[in-house]
Amino acid sequence: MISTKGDYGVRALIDLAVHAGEGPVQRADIASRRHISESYLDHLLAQLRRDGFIRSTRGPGGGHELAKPAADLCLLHVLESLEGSLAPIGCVHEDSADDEHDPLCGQQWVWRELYDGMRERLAEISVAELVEREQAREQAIAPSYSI
Amino acid sequence: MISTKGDYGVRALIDLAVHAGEGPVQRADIASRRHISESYLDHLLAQLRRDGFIRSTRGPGGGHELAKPAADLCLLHVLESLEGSLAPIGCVHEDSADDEHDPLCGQQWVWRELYDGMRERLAEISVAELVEREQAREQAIAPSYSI
DNA sequence: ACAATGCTGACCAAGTTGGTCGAGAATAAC
DNA sequence: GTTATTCTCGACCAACTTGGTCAGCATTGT
Ligand code: FES
Ligand code: FES
Repeated sequence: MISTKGDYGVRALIDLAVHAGEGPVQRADIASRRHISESYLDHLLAQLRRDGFIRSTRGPGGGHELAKPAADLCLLHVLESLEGSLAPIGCVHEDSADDEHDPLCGQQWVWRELYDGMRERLAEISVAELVEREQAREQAIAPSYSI
Repeated sequence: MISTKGDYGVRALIDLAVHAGEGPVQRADIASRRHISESYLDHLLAQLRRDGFIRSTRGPGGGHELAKPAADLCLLHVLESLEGSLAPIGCVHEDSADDEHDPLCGQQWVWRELYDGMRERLAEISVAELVEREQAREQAIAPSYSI
């Protein structure tokens, strides 16, 4: 359901969010920090740029930056950009919202219900929240600096 | 996430549940009623039999039957039998339940949360409920018999 | 001019999906 | 015990997806 496209793409956005305000971040840095193949990451960044999540600049000192505050990037839009539809099964899409009951299959309502719930939850989670949790976890693991 | 294996397999179980108590149901009947390739259905029934959801008998008059009441067949077990793990992403499995925080990726908690929720919901839905809903829908569509 | 950096599309190996096919095994009916 | 019926099992297949790699081009700072 979620391939490395979505996973790596979100990792990249987290990285950009962490280093926001420090000027453009280069793909090589993202790739090495987040353990992603550099040339594969290219394609993911291209997709994120096409959909307006990041801004890129070429030439020396170039790189990538978030186009919006991390708090305004919700996981739902990001993942749908990277993965296409997140539908758990082919016959369910987000625009088949209402009571359009397909008479073919008696289990469609299950997937529609689960899909709607998932999309709702993903829309609530922002990249900023992911960064917060990551940093909170890092502090919990290594509090040795405060000795 | 859910391929035709799971979809067709559940359709077949619904069919068996509808015709429960009428003796063994032949795969050709299931296939034609539920629009499934007959020889493909073979493999799905084999898997369902291996995991004890159905019972099969050979020879003339043979066929397949539910091994348990439809109310005791929950969608979670059936789908995990047919599809393998339903995890939305590779690094999340059902037995990584507790606080085993993988330090690699800052979004694992999202998938863990969604996955747990999904499994909980699927465990609540039985094949019997699918049959009920299907029949309720059929009556809603064609109430013309009561004229 | 040149070096650094991003952009793009072609290409590729491995795995998954959604089947098909054919040989065989069990069993009921005759 | 022969035959027709039905399930069983494994091999095989074409198309597609995944997770990349690579070469070449475009842009820009120095
Ligand atoms: S065809 Fe969509 S749920 Fe079965
Ligand atoms: S590696 Fe599992 S969520 Fe990123």
